[in-house]
Amino acid sequence: MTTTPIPLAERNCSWARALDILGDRWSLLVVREAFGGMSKFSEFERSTGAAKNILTSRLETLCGNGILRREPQREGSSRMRYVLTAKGLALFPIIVALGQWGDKWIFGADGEPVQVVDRNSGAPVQHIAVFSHDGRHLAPQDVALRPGPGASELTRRHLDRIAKVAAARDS
Amino acid sequence: MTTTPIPLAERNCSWARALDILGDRWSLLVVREAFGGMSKFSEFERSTGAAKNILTSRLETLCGNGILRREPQREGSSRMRYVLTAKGLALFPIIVALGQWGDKWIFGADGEPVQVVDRNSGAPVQHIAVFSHDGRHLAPQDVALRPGPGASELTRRHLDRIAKVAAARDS
DNA sequence: CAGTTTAGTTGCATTTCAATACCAAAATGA
DNA sequence: TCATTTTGGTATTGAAATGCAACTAAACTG
Repeated sequence: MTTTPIPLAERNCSWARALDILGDRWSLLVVREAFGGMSKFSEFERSTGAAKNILTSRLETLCGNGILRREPQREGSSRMRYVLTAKGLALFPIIVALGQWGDKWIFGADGEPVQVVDRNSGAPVQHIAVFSHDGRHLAPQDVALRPGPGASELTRRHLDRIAKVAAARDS
Repeated sequence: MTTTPIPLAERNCSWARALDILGDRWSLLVVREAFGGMSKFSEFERSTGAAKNILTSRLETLCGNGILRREPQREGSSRMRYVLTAKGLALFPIIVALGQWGDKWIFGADGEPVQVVDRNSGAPVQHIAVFSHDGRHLAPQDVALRPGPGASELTRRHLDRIAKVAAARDS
């Protein structure tokens, strides 16, 4: 029996689809710099340190996937700038969470190179966490995966397998 | 003047360091499956769809970076299993946030293949967001980046550049 | 104890990455 | 105005990562 490996880009799975777009060394770094206000090619080049051709390719796919919008720097100019769309801005919690994870687990307490702070008060933002609908803090073992409204038959089977493995482990 | 492009793995930047480890198509997918309870090589192979050699390589770097722990499936066995460490478990909010982003922005409202729910109540978890220390919801423009205790001179200069660009834009 | 599954390894073709060189249009300066 | 520099990329090329398929030794199964 040969299993058919569906490409990430065609899977009925948010994680696979997101990683097909963002899963590489540079894309999220570019997005992070965009949150920092960078918008010109040269700004991204300097701040990320990516090679020009890589940067070109990343900016293309980020634009192609609606995360950045490409527009003239000044009206009529052929120089472009790249700005976050609503879809791109929605990556904000992921970017912050990724930074916090690196702060804590790579650099360690009090070794973090950069702090994300509330611009208003100057205080660091809260550590990003998962909360239940009624505001309780949830740990990994407190959640489960359920088929959603768009679940395909394959997705359902996959979730069943997960549930089975989990049940076997907990028994 | 030639700029020296420092490798991601050596940068004084949590995002660069995190992406050097996790920034590829498969690593976070493997971690997601680990959260789902997968632990054996074959389980990861089936659930992620990654090729064996790729999977071997990913499991190695995830173990090497302390995100997974490799241990015998049963004592004395040479069959290994891969379990999330504390460092790996700390990726939980990132995994949930990434899934929510894909749900909303790739599949759209009511099209999400999978829901992350509170195991207890069955209700979907809250949408992950950034909060100030006093509990206010923060948007991208409400935060700033500040040098932390571990900031290098280069990092400080980089942050200065960001601040300058932001100031220029806001003026 | 024969057959199957598991957990990989190896080899090879293809694809992607990344460094460098190059270039045209735009901005800058004398 | 005209030369120079900067900007925003392309093109070329070698190196590295990816992915497919075949192979294998140990472990499990009946």
